[in-house]
Amino acid sequence: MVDPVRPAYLPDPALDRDAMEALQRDIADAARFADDLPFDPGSVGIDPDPRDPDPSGDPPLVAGVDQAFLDDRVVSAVVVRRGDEVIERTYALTDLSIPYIPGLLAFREGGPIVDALATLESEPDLYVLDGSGRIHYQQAGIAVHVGVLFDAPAVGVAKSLLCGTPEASVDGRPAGWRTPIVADGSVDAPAGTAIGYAYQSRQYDSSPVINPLYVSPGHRVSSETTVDLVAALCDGYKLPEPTRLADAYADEAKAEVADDRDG
DNA sequence: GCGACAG
DNA sequence: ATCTTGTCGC
Repeated sequence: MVDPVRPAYLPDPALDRDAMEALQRDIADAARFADDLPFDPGSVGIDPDPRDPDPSGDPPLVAGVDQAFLDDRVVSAVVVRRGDEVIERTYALTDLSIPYIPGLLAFREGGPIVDALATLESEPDLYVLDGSGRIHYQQAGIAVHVGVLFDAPAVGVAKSLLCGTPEASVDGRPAGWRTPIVADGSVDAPAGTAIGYAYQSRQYDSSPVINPLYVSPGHRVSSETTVDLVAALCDGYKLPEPTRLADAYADEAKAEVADDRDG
C-alpha cells in the first residue's frame, strides 16, 4: 500500500560508491528541509500542545522503523501509532547485499525498509528512522533517502554523530537541552548551516552520563520542528517511543525467524 | 599521510 | 548492528 513515489531513488546496492554518492546529491536536492506536514507538530505527543488545547481530528499516524540482523539477512520492522495507540505492526525479512559503510547506510538498509513499508496497510503521516537525516556528508542520510523516496515527512534519530559540529559542547547537559549541529567542511552545505540538533532526551543526576541524541530532518520538516517532534515523542527514555517500539518488534520478529529456522 | 566515520 | 555478566537504583 505504501509504494515509492520516486522509484529512480531506490537504493540500489549494486551501484559503485561514486554512483551512490551522486544519487545522494540528487536526493538532497529533492529533499525539502522546511515544514510541510499534514498535521500540527504539537499533536504527536503524549501531552497536549499548550498552543493547541483543542486539536481537531485524529492525531497523525507516526511510524517507527528499525532493523535487527541475523547472519546475512535483516528484519526490517515498522510500528505505526495514532497517539499512543499501536494500530499496525509489520516487518520484512530481506537478504543483505552490502556491508555497513559510513555514509552509505541507506544502500544497505533502504531496500529492506522499502520491503517492509510495502506490506503496510496504513499510510503514516511521519516516519521516524534510526540514523541520520540531513546530518550526512551529502545531506542525504537514510531518513532523507526514505522520506524523498516516498515523498513523506521523515526524521532521523541517531545515537552518535556522523558529521557536522555541535554549536555548544554537548557534555553533561540536563534533559531537554539542545544545540544546533552546524555544517563544517565535511558536509556538502554552506558552512554554518544548521543541519540538525543534538538533543539531550534523558539525563541522570549523576553517573552514568547519557549522550544526547542527534536528530535531523529527513524530508518536509525543518531542523527545529524535528527536535520538537522528537522531544514530544520521547516518554521517559533516551529513545523516542516509535523507535523503541520498532526496535522491540524487530527483536521479536528476529527471534521468531531464528527458531523456525531451527525447530 | 592521518584521523573520523549513522547502523 | 551484535556478542554478554554483573551491577546500581527506583
